[in-house]
Amino acid sequence: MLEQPIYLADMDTPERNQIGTTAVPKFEDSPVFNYINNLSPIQPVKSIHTAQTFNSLSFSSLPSVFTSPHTSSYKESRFLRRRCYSDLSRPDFSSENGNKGVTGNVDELQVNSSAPDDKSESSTKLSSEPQALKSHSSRPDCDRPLLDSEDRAVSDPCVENNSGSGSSEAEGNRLVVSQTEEKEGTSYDWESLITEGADLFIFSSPNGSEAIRLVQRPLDLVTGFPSSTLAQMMENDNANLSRMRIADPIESSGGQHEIEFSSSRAGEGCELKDMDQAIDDGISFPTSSDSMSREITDDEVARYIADDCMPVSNLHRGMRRRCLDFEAAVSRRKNMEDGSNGCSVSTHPEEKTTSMDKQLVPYKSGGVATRYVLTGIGLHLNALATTSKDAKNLNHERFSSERQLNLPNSGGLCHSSSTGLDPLSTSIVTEQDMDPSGSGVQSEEDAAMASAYVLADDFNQNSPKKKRRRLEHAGETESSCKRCNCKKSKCLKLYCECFAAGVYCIEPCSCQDCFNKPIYEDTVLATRKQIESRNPLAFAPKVIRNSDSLPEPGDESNKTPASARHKRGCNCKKSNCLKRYCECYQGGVGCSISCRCEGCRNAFGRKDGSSLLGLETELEEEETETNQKSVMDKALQGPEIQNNEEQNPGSATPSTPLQLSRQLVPLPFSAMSNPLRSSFLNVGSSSGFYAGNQLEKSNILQPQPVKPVSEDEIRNILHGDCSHGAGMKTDSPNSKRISPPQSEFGLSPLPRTGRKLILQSIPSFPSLTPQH
DNA sequence: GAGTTTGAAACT
DNA sequence: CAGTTTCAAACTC
Repeated sequence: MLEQPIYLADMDTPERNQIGTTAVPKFEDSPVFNYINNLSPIQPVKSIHTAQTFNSLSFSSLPSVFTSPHTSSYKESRFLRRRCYSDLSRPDFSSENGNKGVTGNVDELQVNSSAPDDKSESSTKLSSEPQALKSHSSRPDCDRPLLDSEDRAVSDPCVENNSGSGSSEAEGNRLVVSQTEEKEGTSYDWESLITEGADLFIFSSPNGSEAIRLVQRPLDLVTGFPSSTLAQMMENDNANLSRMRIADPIESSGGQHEIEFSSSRAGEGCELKDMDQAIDDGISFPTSSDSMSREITDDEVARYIADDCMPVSNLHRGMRRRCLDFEAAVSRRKNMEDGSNGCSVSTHPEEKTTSMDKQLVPYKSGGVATRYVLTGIGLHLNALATTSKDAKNLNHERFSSERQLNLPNSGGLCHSSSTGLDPLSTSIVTEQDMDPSGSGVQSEEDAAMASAYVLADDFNQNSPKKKRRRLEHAGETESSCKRCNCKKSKCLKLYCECFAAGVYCIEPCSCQDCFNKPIYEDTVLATRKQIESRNPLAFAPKVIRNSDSLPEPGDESNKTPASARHKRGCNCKKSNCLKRYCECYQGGVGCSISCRCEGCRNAFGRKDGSSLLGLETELEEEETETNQKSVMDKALQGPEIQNNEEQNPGSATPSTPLQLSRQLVPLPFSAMSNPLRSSFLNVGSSSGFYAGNQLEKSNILQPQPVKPVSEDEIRNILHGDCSHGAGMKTDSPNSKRISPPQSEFGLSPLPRTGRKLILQSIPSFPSLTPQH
């Protein structure tokens, strides 16, 4: 994967041209289209007259699909940073409409979920003229200078789709859809799409389950690069279009969502250049009139992209951007070194600095992303960590965040998570919701991203404390969007949460003399490398899901549902592992024998092996006493366990966030191959708890008796879920903590094949060094 | 918001 | 490897 050529700067390959120039059959007429229609109950997208209600708020299940890291990665990957930058430059951007016409050359994601009335607006905007776009965004995040026109052109992550109310969105969507379809009809070359591995899905599922299933494939692109399709994509370097259209009845109005992925190539930054080409290729932009497509100017396109391309999670953009940076840098270097790829991005001198964002995009973007991910261990691992921590969150948060994006108040990506992440406010997560992501092939990167996204929400926060608070509420994840307050470390030490999490500091950070910025990429990488050399696992997730792991000798706590354990264990002396000073506690995991804590009373599991079960009462008491005030808030984020316990007093096993998720979400993930997967369900982070809370709220709170999960069940689930985490059992470099290697699959009754593959594919802890 | 506490990270 | 220092988050007031 690493070796795969990445982003070819030059978008204009013959193949690509072919796509654009070649057949432009009406897809409705195309055999493929017909075939597809025949295959499923899915309604032809064309219908479009259906009221589109891609109301983010109301929309629970579907969003997941869009928001799924995969998809998002696809689209977002490209734009993450740029948008951010562009934001400043382009205040006018109005993201309000959900029209997500995307059009870059590269990965396009077109999601037409827009605000109803916006449709006209958006369409007119795009097509006709850069009218004053309303910029919602003033995102803190966007402090970075515009690097290049491209960046500028690209939408700003900060910008939020304010799609505002669903009603308006619906219309907008409709409109967009119809428009796009029309265009598509004329512009798409289906054959090429298919042959090239483009995935076209048109489906309507009443419950969204189908959607998930279908979506899976596109998702596969993200994770399953191995797929021939992907391979072809890479080979051809052509614009690959993966289009998903979802007519989801779930939406009250049967909103249709269309997602188009056109990953012509990773060539980042190329999108604008090739905009025309993209259009030729059939990329549809929502325009007031069909004919407009051709006339769209780059600027318009860019704007359009900025506005809509990331319908899913604008919030996430920031995070992704940050998270990807390290890897991106590495990858970039790698590319430069390789030269084989001829990655334009890297080749351009000026891009070096500016390109960060560009490259970032690819990372995330769909399948391509994977390659990069490997380059940087830090992020990758962090991703795992986050995922593990946020495991549950990812899905939930994703949704929530996405939804939030649409919220009127949302200032765009940057808006605070507090509002957005509020579990209560977030939509209820259902299995279905989970499915998409879960079934999906979420890659670790995605997960990481997702987690990162979550934090992105918090970017708005201005004061550190506030931020912190928000994080708490939002379910701060270790690796996810961190905001640091470093004063002396220059954010180049592990003291810095951002740095430790593998993300660049951003505006919301209150750090001083920060070097953890893209402009100091070299420094950051060097430092990182140095730290890794000292401790290869320094950037590994602190909390590792050990679900698969055999209980460490004497460590009964492992039997708890939350088998995740802190990588090295804590060393608490005074906090009794009852406060967030304790990394174990903070991570939502019990202490293990590897901990050197004193007087451990970790609510998630004591070092001595006491299970939560026995401790419940005690813990509750303690918790209530000590943390009474903050418990509620915290509960949202991390210690959801409390809730669980309370909620499920009868449950045989102390319920941990993970457990909850399991119970609630039967791991639809078919493709466990993803390392992330494990992380998804990982309990590790407080953020995870947050998610868990959501789950709880959504499901648990309801008077449904919680069925105790048997250990076996848990194991099964864990295995499935956490496949990786187990694999990831990272032993501390210092050997302070060592997990039995055998545990990896041993316990798993139903080992998922995917896991092994993943494990193999992903070096345990690849070093950051661009050796590849 | 300022100050204190805490424990990880870094250093010796 | 242990002890100490530095650091920034977590916490308290």
